[in-house]
Amino acid sequence: MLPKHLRLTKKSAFSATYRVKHSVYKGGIALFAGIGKKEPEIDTRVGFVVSKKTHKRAVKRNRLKRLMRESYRLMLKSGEVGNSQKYLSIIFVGHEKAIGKSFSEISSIIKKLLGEI
RNA sequence: UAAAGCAGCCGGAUAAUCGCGCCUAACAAGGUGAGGAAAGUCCGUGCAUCCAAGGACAGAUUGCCGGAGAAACUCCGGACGGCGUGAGCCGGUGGAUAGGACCACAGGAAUGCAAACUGCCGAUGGAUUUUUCGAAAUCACAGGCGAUGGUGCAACGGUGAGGUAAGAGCAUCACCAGCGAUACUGAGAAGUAUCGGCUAGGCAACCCCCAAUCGGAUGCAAGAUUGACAGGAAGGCUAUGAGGUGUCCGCCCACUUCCGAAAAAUCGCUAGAGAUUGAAAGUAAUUUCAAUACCAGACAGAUGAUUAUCUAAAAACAGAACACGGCUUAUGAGCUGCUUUAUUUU
RNA sequence: GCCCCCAUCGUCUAGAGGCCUAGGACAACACCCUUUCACGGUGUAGACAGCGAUUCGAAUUCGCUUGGGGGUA
Repeated sequence: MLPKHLRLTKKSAFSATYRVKHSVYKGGIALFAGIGKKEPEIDTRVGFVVSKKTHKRAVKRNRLKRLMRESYRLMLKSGEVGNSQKYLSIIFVGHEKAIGKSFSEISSIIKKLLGEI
């Protein structure tokens, strides 16, 4: 879990990010990006979504969310976050193909997504 | 030794680094942090709001007996029935003599003291033949019968003997099943014995009858408090201020109250029909008493990642959202105790 | 999270305990008709979500499971 000031916490913020319609998809994970930053010192907020339609079991959905969150956190710490810091908000959406993959696979997918956005 | 039955345990462990929710603190740290099913939502409660507030009917639920429990499509003990060689397991198990409906096809007939299939008989009455004139034989016409074969899930008790023209529970008998009455045993379900009249189909997870129980609806997104920005309504023109004016009245805005209401905030929210340990009562479910500690509480929603070691192995089903009692379903590897059956040895 | 409803051929449906080896329409396939296609005609294949219980007998009655849909902001 990331600190609260780095997370998206409002429904309006989520829908505002989706409305920009700027997205990349790879290996079962989609990455949405919101509007660009004007002042670079503002933190980029991030959200992680796995819908109930993706898989029925809560354990599998939570697992995917945790893996995505952990790999983003480690990249944020080491500074390998690609172009993501140019945006005010980003959202990772997990799909059915990504369920059951290991941490290293998820990590490499997210690294590619952050480079391409 | 093998195969079974029952009851129960466990639900990865340790260390390091990075990281998260909550609490205490106050910027340094410390404490604590998912389950045996948290699941399905199939029952039952607490809690909350609204409606009703008396009685009857209607309706719903339950359905062998006794006990436990707040209650339950709950649990425990027993009865009866079924399955199994057995240990054991399973059972929505009141009433069919209150009444109604239904029982396809087949079959004579499906509940009406019934026969138009296949049949048995020809005692009695009738016809024909023979005759030793007593009667006998044949026919299957009247009629008698419900045993045999067949149908069907099911055919109005079963088996054997007696009996008869042939037959039949047939005012006959033995045993068995079932029904009723009486007596005894038991708290009761029920069991045992004797006697009776000889027989009563199934279905109530169809309506129904009987007995017992039940205010209804909605679910914590229940509900309570605070309440920003718009906007609307009412009050008061007086004690105050501003506007226009030379002054006053009047008007209007500040003002006050109410409505409204942010994916807003706080509460509800976790100290409990609770947990652990021990003792006592009870066959048991369970109850009582004592001690100990406080043990998740989020709101885009916390337990994760990596490495090392252990184990057969980086391991099944699976993630709290107000709480509790059950039921049901899912579940890897392994362990413990008791019991049964079979085989072998002593 | 909480509360409801539904499930029958590829699709839409009929069915209320036996007449159901489940009927009909559209679609599919084959043949006929036509110079050919269409229309029309004849035929063929194709389903009770799964498991158990009640019953002589279950698509239908009763449980459990599975899948789908809806409501609640």
